[in-house]
Amino acid sequence: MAESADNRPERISDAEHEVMEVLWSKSPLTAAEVCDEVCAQRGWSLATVKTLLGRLVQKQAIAAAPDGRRYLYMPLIARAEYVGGESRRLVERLFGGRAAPLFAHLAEQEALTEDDLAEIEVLLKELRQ
Amino acid sequence: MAESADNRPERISDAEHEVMEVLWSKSPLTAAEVCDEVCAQRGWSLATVKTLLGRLVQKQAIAAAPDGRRYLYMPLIARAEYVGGESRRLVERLFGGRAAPLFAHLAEQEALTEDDLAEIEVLLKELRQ
DNA sequence: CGCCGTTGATTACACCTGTAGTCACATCGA
DNA sequence: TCGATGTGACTACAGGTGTAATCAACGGCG
Repeated sequence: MAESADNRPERISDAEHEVMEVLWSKSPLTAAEVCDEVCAQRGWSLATVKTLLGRLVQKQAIAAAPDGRRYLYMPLIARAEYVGGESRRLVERLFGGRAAPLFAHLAEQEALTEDDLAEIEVLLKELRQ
Repeated sequence: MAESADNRPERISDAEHEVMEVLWSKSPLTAAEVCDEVCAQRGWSLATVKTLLGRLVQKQAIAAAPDGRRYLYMPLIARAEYVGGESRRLVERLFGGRAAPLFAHLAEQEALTEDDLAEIEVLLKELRQ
């Protein structure tokens, strides 16, 4: 049937992403448990979290497993996948797909700590070895 | 004077960003000239470009200087500023503000070309010297 | 057995975005 | 002078997003 690969997962909004982070850090969780994690910080109500969970289910970013009369939610896409996609999108949009200029930019903005530099140096060595 | 610093420039959408790129690459331009640059590629009509220009003016991302009976548009925010903001936002959202993990990610995704690596190596040396 | 709270579903609603049509007006060319 | 044309302003409208209220049903406590 027509279910041909929907390879590219649907776009996840900012607020939805917040919910994803919770589920990535721990899952499965109920709506109430997710709310425990974010409602205070973001000043959201439980209703808001439910809406976001519903939308994420629609977008097939998370799964809702029935557990008694409620659902347990858990991520369907890996964090690495999402993060990779977002990073690539940014590099694409702003730096013509080249990562070096991004790096240069972060460097200029002093967004790179000593630790970052050290870590990157190590990574570089590994990659060039 | 209530005009207390609106430090953070208003959010620029994807379509709007496209227009910004044109103006960053050359300005000032009229609406029609901007359209010449993007309408074909994006399949936009002139009307669309005008709307986007209007919204960008509202957001104070560009200025509209009267020139006879039309306007000449030019960026008010520097590309570097925008790019820096977006980059920082991403690093913030996805990597807890640390740039190294982003770099690691790009590396893993093989989003880094040999050239990128070489360039970054040079940048690194400069920063550590 | 009946009520209350919990839970997902449905609905709401304002604002943003993408995309464009329409309109009134100023001009330039004939 | 008069009409074609270029121009910005205003309007439009569907779909996404942020934020939430309301509703109906189920299940446990008294």
